[in-house]
Amino acid sequence: MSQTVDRALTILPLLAEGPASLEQVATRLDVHKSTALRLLRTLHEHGLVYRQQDQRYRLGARLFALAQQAVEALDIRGIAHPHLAALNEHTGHTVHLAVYEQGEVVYIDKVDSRYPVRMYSRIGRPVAITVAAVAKLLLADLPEPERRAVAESLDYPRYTPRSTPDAAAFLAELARVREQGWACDLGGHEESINCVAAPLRGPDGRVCAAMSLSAPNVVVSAEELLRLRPLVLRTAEVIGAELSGVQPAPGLSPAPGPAAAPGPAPVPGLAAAPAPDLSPLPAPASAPAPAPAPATKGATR
Amino acid sequence: MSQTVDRALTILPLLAEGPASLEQVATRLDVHKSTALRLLRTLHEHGLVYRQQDQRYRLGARLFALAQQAVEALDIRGIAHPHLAALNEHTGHTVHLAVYEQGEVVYIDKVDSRYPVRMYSRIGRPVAITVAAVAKLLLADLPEPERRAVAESLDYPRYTPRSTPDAAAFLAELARVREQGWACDLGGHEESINCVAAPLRGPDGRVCAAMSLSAPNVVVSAEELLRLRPLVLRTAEVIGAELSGVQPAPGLSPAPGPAAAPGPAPVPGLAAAPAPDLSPLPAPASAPAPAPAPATKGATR
DNA sequence: ACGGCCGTTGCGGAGGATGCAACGGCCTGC
DNA sequence: GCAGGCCGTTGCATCCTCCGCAACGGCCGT
Repeated sequence: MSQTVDRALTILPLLAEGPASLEQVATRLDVHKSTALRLLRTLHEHGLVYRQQDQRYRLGARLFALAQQAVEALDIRGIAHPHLAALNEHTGHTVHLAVYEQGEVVYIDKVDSRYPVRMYSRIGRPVAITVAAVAKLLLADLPEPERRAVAESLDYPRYTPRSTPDAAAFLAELARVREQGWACDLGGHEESINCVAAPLRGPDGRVCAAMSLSAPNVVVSAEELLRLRPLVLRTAEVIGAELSGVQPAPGLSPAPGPAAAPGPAPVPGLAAAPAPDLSPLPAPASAPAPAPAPATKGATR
Repeated sequence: MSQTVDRALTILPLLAEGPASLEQVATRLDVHKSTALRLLRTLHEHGLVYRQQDQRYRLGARLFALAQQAVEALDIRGIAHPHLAALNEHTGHTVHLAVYEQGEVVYIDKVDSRYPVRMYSRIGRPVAITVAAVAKLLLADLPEPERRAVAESLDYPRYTPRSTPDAAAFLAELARVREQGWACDLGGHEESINCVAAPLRGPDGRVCAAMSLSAPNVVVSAEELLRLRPLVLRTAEVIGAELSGVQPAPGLSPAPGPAAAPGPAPVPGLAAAPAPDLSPLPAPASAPAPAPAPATKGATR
């Protein structure tokens, strides 16, 4: 749209490959040296570009600072919430959002089931870390030594007969979770409650949060709940993409409906989950919904 | 220099503070809405800016990708070498550069002493990880669980009576090193050889390499060598700044000699060490050096 | 010492960016 | 339910600013 800016920005990926001289830049941009110089100067003034003593240019510190500041300013909850609400809207079940912090897993958001079922979770409170599906996902993404250290330092309360018994079992479970890219808890915390969870990956590809869908046996069987897995995974993927700041459609998005995304959106940068089939599935309550993905509607802000 | 680009780039730090609408951007840039729109569009096309469904703008994924690619393309050795050579030039002693990789610490550069002294190190070869000063620095920066895992998996050969005896002692030493921001090895590997080391921090603030100055007792005493610590720390800082792409002096740097750095270069971006005095110090062996207290300590990330 | 290379500067011209005004969708409030 | 306002978007004419050229100057290699 703007030629000058366009050229200037083209320089960045070029320099990301490695240091380059003025002339190299000018050549690859196909502009005059003086033009390239002016652009580089401007980038330099903004600290996006650094000049080595051999006069060649590299990307500058400001770029890192910006990237860092951007992730810190990321409001996971704010971005995720509409999607969580939509998922709750479609399925009717309880939706949780949790993050890992300092050895604990904490709920940071929750959309209550539309069924009259109490669940012992509260925003801001620690999760039953040894059994909760979200906890498994968050811990599974930690570097191996830390994962083991945490696993070994935990208590393993037997909430139910199906609770994780000890560190060894937990680590084995984490390995499987890491492998398959999702997690579940079938009556491990409260006898009659099951849940499926999916990871939210941030701009750096690491798991920065996890979300889950929970329901008691009396409403849906474990099998039925697990059938919703594709939906949960898909929602997590969409949120992750939005967190990273990736456009749903490269060209332009005339459609205001954001999550009604085009079927095959591979999420370029990150390692995407195996993208399982997503059959519409009747949905426990309401909305035979041919629309597989949760369509956000009620605008935010 | 270039008004258009200048305006466009001004948008980035603005958005780093948090999402902003078109009008907000236009207002803060003091330009017409349409102008801001064009700029944002261009940034958007390059992926530096992302558009949320509420139409507000955020920094985009491409920014992270660029930063990441840039650090991967970083040639630590190439950048550090001139500084290492300068340090060697000033002191006459052997200078080493090492990195941590996959449980090992490896030398990636070396500038030999101008004295006829052999040292059992070679570029590309693993370092005596339990005693070498550079190894201590590199391991000290690992996350706690990994640090412990590595420490416990090591052998602790008794090269000399002063070698680190076991994991417990090593971890204690690492904690101290982490705290003080530098490390030394006094005859822990070879009876008569001492060395002082300082960490090189990359754009992300983590220790990405470590450098050391080594000399045998026959040339300088341990005490004399330690007196050179400020110089080593300073050099490491300068290299770190250059790795991050920060300008030494905003105006311009007339001095070609890199390590003969300008006195007050605060190193804006990163948490800088308290900047100990650096008397030019005459030559290889010492300087009466009023060299005061244990200068550095904080230097936390 | 000289030639070539590369970054830098000043200048005129033209292409492109700017701001204006008008359109259109969306939400609010009456 | 309708009108009003808000905000993003578009087309266009004007003027600014960015572009390419050519010449300068420092540096290095021969």
